[in-house]
Amino acid sequence: MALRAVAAPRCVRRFFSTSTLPAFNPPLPTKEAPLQKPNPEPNTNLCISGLNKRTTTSEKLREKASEFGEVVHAKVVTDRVSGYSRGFGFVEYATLEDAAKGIEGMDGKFLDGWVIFAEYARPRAPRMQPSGNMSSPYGNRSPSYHHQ
DNA sequence: CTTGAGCGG
Repeated sequence: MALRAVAAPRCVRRFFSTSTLPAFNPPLPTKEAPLQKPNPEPNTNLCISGLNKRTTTSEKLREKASEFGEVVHAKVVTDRVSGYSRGFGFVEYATLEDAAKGIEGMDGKFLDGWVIFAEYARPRAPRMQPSGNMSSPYGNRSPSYHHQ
């Protein structure tokens, strides 16, 4: 029970094939495949992919996500050096259940004419949580190293 | 920098 409808393992799913293949059998009808972890553990942080690379739908994403639950924070990831959107964003819900509803609600849906995918986000890369002030590059105590 | 398969400060 509690299995997702169209939730594919990880994020590798394909559109409807326009060309009808002769007969493509699945890997193996075995019970379980020792491939990779099905889905990450539940988290209030959601990763939304499938955004238009030429459009910053940060507010749309937030509006869309707020329909399923209370969105604490929503942001579209854009390249810091280039300034262009990378085509995906993050949505943080107030609670885990809202995050689940957000995934179930936005995952596989269309946004800006493109399919978007929602999944639990992993702990982002380091280099975040700046103390806001670094005067001493040498004798800096870096009190912000205590992440989470 | 007008197009994808991806995890940001």
